[in-house]
Amino acid sequence: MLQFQSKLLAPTLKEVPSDAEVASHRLMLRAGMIRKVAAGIYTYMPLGWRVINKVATIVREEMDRAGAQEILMPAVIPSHLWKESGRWDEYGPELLRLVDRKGSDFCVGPTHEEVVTTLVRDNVQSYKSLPLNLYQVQTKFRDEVRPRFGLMRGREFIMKDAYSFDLDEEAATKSYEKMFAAYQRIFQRCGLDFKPVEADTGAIGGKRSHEFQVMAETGEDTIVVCDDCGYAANVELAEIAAPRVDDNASQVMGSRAYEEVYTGEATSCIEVADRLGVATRRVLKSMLFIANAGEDDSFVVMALTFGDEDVNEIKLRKAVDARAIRLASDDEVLKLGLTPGVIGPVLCPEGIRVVADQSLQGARDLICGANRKEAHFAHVHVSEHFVAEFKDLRAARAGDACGRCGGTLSEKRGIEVGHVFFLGNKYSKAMNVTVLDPNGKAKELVMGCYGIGVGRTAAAAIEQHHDDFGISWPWNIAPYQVHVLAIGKDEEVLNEAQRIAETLEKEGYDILLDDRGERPGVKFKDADLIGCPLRISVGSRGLKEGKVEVKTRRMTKDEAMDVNLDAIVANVNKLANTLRP
RNA sequence: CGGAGUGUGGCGCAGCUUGGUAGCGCACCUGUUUUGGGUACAGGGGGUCGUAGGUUCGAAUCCUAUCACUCCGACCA
Repeated sequence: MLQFQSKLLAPTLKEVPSDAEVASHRLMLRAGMIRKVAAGIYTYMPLGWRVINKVATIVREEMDRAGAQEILMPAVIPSHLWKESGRWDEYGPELLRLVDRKGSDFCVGPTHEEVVTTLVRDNVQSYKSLPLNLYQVQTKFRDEVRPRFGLMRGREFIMKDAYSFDLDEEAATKSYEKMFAAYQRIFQRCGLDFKPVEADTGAIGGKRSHEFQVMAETGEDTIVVCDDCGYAANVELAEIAAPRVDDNASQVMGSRAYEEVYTGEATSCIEVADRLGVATRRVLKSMLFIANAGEDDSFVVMALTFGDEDVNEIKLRKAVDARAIRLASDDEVLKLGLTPGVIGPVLCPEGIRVVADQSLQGARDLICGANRKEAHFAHVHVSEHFVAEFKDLRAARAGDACGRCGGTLSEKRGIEVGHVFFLGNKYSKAMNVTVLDPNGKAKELVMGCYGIGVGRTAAAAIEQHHDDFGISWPWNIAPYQVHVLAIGKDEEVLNEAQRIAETLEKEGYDILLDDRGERPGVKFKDADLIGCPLRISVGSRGLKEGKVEVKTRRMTKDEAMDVNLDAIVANVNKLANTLRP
């Protein structure tokens, strides 16, 4: 492919809209790759669309190689499918709902479990059709509370989603592993530094899940990695082994009785600590949660941590084995006979399950809410003045002990570009998807689902590969691999540049030829901004000696090489090989 | 949903306090100039000042409502 830049719609900008905060968003706007149409909604212009397609092509090749089949489901989905799975009511305001002229409800698909499950239910009857893996590359819509960072967190976005169907858990595990391996290859080919990490299954549900995180400072996710055993997980569920060595070691052995102290308006741990003149860590943080709210098996949980730490709701949910959990409202707290703001485990009403972070085991001389207005208890000893289960409730931090090997955890920031879920039979059960097994018995299928944010992958590549001047695309996803610049308006220069471009095109490269009537400075700046991996500058000065300048995007000006006209192809081939991942 | 803020040509902004019929830079078009890192000069096109109502002789400017967008937080595939 050879593109004349004079005909390319790629309006580059010197100035950027002030709301572009991260590199990928800023550079995509400046390089003329995307334009915003509404909050979190973008038009992909030619350069941006080429990148998206290059990523999508890699994804398709690897999905096909892993035995998946491409389909395309509708973007607009009738509500009855979502009512059948129960998610019409569960999903919340992120689901964009529409009404058609007849008054029927629809939604714009944020994910397609319902549609694909129905498809399989109606069209697959025998175990002989399994394993089955269907995928699509499609525009999705999630009405995000706060879209930001351009393609990184849009409301409308392009996603590859795949769904696997198997007869039993063992086969489904194989499908999961196949996708896991395909994902490794995909992100490798995209030239990314990434890490698969263990993750929470969230609203989608399921038993096992990994996120593929691209390492970048601007990432919205925090992950922890064990320096010793390589355990990597999202902080939201990363396991911590032993309690941190805590400052209770030097505590004074106080009296065996706790006493009530007046604390006035102070309710938060920090306020209470300030008022009493002690460290925040000496105050016990007590939070009340409702588990499985609205269900028959709902129950109340009081979660405890040191005052300078926070309860991780995902860990708490798992610790008490609940499907869902949320903070209790003030009204609910009152109904239980407690006082909002001064909740505490001492003299706590019956029927509340008290769960403490494991680091609290044996902690003494703490301050906790007295369940009475303006009062706290002091000199409270854990396990003496109240009883609690000890669980891992606190979000992992750098320096914590690894839950697998006891090594040291460190924190990193990541961009989630892919997610694989082992779903089990949640959807096949809700939507009654069965096939006949070899014995002629109906069996519920075991499912997996697998997503890749295509636009987000492109954005992540920029976060990882850019400098002050612009983007520096990884070879396989660059809009064009070689940028040929005709320096000057010389007819001869232009002709020679075009000849070189055509030659390289025949060699199979994607070429962008800057044939515009711009000054050299403009062309160099734009080339740096657009970020093609290889650049060939053709100017009258060099042509006099039969030479052109060849450089990679990552070389400095001084490292650029003068290359004889007849050696260009060989040189480009050689450099290309060093640039491929 | 809570807090803060902003809407003026494609982009970045000034003008608003103290009402008088809209301006600058970038980009775009024309010409001259320049030609290896965003050249210089001259000329030009483009804006119902988010929208609706109100006050006023007169509103970008003051008032009310409304919409949109952004930031911080809460929330979250």
